Amino acid sequence: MADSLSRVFSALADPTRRDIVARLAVADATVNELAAPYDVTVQAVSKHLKVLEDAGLVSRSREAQRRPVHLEAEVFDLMTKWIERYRRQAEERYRRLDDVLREMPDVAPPQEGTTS
Amino acid sequence: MADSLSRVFSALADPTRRDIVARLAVADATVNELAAPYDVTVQAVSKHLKVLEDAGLVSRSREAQRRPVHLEAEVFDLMTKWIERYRRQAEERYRRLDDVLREMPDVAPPQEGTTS
DNA sequence: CACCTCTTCAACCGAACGGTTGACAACCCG
DNA sequence: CGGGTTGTCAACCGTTCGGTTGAAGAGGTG
Repeated sequence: MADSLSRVFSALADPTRRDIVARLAVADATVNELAAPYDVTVQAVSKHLKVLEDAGLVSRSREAQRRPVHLEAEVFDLMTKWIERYRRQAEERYRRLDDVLREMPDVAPPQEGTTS
Repeated sequence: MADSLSRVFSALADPTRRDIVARLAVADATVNELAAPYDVTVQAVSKHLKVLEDAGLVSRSREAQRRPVHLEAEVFDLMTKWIERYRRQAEERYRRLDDVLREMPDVAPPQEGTTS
């Protein structure tokens, strides 16, 4: 799965990973701190963080033997832009529905004919 | 995977499904029309549509033996709200970084006992 | 140095995913 | 009616995913 948009959406498709993102939005944290609330192993959380990192959602620095995890918010824009684009397009189309219906030739004109 | 946010993100994690959404933003289409550009079987596209439908992203009506697929844009709000919430939170934190650094007493004095 | 903490790597397992083929239901049309 | 179109269901297959256990690297501290 090469493209970054797929990686970001896929990364956020998991509830645990979304929760990690939510907590990182408040403050940076280490792997152990992040793993504490969940009843899965630290290794599992480490894997989740790798997924988030590959998606560009988090970055890890080095601090002695600790690896503080930091949320990178820029990637969100990628998603937002994609979403907004098609939502706007769909809503636009919705808004013009009346006009389209009026112009449709194979439907009986609701009011006066206005045959083009 | 019960929650709807997971379903929506997961649905959009696939490039083919995102492309389907993009095309449905322009106009409704039938399964066969949607399947045409891809070199996968119609069944595979039908499965994709089921995923999109379960996520609430599309709806299908009945029209003789055809099943026109329609994009439902409202669900996008769910994602947008989630994303915006944490992006804003993260940016807020970023903006206050200077203050935080200024308030930090240089380096914490080496106290006994591991913190946490 | 030995030891302990934090983290990742490697191998494995069951479930889910994306795809296929084949069959079938539903609906039009000649 | 029979045949063609449209779409879904069912079973199967290889891969990926989220999880585990076990071992090991990296770095502090006695």
